[in-house]
Amino acid sequence: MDLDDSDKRILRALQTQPELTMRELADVTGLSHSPCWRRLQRLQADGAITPRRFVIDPEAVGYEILAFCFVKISHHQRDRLRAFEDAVAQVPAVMQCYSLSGEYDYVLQVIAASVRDYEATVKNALVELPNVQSINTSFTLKRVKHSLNVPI
Amino acid sequence: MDLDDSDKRILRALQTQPELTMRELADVTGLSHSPCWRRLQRLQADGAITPRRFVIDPEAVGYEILAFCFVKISHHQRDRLRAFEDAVAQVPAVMQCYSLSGEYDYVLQVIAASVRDYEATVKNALVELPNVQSINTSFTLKRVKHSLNVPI
DNA sequence: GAAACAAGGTCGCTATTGCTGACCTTGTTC
DNA sequence: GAACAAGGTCAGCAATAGCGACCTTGTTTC
Repeated sequence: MDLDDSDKRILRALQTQPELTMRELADVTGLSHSPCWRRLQRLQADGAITPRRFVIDPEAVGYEILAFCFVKISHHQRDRLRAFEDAVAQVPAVMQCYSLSGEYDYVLQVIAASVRDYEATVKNALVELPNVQSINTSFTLKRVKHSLNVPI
Repeated sequence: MDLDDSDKRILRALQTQPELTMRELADVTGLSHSPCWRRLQRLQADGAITPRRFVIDPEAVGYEILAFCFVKISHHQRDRLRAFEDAVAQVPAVMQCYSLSGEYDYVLQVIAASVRDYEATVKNALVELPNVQSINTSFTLKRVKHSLNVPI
């Protein structure tokens, strides 16, 4: 997607001042409110930004554990990969999943209320996913940075 | 933080239907609008939810690379760790940073426009961070899941 | 069992806001 | 100079957020 300077100013303002009204957004981006609003619509339609939403902090609602979970799978045929990917996306405790180059096939970011809860999630949900060969967990100790703000 | 059933219903509704108005939110959570609104204020004040905001998709604005970056540091004294953590949090390309148990000290989630851009970020920003001993990159190939919705 | 307290419910209000349409102006491209 | 894209201006309205005041209900405490 191509973003010109006005788009970038809009996106920057949305990130740094999320609570701006549409009129204020137009002001700080140096546009008048109609074209600003048209651009915002376009950015949403293009999928560059999600609908306006509240974001919940997992730590603040009791998820004390965040772990990275490295997965090796058994069979690398396309449809077997699909099976794993479709299934893992359905597990609520999995916040993120990426396929990887290198030693492991996938990395999962998993949240849990406690170590006990984490163990249950791995045992009941993750190792039961189709096509899993092995799972290797690395626990996080501290959240140093967790940002939603993309540099624009 | 303690969440009762009403809080949980509110949080669930906010995640699954981000575009509800306050009145609709009250309806679907089975509260009337005043107490619902009071709870929402409290959840925000307590830090359980961020202010309502647009979230930008890095992929959609041209960040083709997402890499996990495993860092070992040289000195583990408390103030040396602080120095690294404070500095890494300032790097815009670093979306997430967690300290880890095990072989590596930190994992960073880094975005870049291209492999070339990634290389520049590592060279100019990451290896120059204080107290870094080594950096080990694992590139992601595909985003399988990336959710902001915490199971509630 | 009376008092105190917490939480929800009801009602009402207003300035703000999102969202839109119509139309004009400017600048650039062909 | 014609055509087109993008921004600007103006106007408007219904919906909305954001309260505040007060009542009701249920639970806990003494």
